[in-house]
Amino acid sequence: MALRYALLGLLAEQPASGYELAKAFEGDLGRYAWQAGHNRIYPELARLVDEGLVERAEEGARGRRVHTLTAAGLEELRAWLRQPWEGSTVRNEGVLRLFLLSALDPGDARKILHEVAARCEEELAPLREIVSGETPISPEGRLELGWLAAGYGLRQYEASRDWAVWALGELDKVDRGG
Amino acid sequence: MALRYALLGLLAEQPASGYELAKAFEGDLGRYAWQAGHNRIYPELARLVDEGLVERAEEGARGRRVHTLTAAGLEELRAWLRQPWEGSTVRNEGVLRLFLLSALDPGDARKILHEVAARCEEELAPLREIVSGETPISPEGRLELGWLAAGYGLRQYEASRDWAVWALGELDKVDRGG
DNA sequence: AGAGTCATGTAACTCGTTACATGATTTC
DNA sequence: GAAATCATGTAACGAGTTACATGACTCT
Repeated sequence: MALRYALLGLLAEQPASGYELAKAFEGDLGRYAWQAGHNRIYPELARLVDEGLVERAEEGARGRRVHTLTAAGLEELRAWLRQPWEGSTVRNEGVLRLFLLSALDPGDARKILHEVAARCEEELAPLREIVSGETPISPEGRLELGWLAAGYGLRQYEASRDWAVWALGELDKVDRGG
Repeated sequence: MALRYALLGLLAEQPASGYELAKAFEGDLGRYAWQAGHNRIYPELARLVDEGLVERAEEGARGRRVHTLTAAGLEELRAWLRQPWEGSTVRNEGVLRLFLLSALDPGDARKILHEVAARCEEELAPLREIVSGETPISPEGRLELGWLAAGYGLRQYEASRDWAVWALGELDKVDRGG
């Protein structure tokens, strides 16, 4: 179901072709929230068109077909967003790896935690730059998805870095204790 | 592939039945990292046994079968953890919703952001309690998965709460601007 | 002319969820 | 004796990935 709403949400920002939607998932959206390839997007778009949530323009150059959100589509998206959201599933292989790290011997675990902290620090710089700039407001007076995502990513990476540093400290306690 | 390593990781902590592994996914592991039901776990366990990564004891009370990690299984898990991890996919419906929030009108968006901040705050209290207690070290001198997860969750919820508060501030800017 | 990118699609497969199905032990 | 929990499995379906396949336009 999530892909469906991700597509509606992207089209709420601006009309787009399937190809462009696939590109959007390669950015911040795919990084923190949801991913999908073109092969999954095209069939789902067709379904949304069938249901009248999305309108498909005629083929343009190179067979490009621009999709636009309909009023019904916007309402469907909004109804989903307003609905209370409990029990949503999380799948994050990176976090899984972090949790299982103590299966390594302390030396290896320590090395990886240092790498994690360093990588987070690298990711932070460009995000800081984006977020410290001016707030981008769309013509319709809405915040851009990419801006919201950058703000989220910034705090997310800071949290992960802090966790790695904390975990290193806890590992030291284990060493002193044993 | 991730489920495979999640199971190996759980069994690295302690031997368990399929039922117990399924329970483990209902805790912090399933909350932040990966989820699976018993129906997916049993077939995967059978495969791990076939490959010699896990050993299965005879049936005990109520048909319970305890699974233990073999030396080969531990090595498989460690090899995966040591390997550089790029491009791991993230799927988080909650974060997706946050990003799409600007499709709502500002009043609704603001209401939901307040709810998000409040819920994060609720989740923080019990995590703070866990993390501020003593560091639990297993007999083999390893940190407990639940402890690592609690520390991660703590920083995660703080980050999400801070993001929601920031997003509220940005929404105010939009209002003043338009 | 050839490489790269834009652009759309299908087929086979893997992974995960919901629903179905069964039986043993414990607790009240 | 009934209800709850422990414990294991299968079947059908839905969601997502990899690989396959094609063609138009642009830039050098």
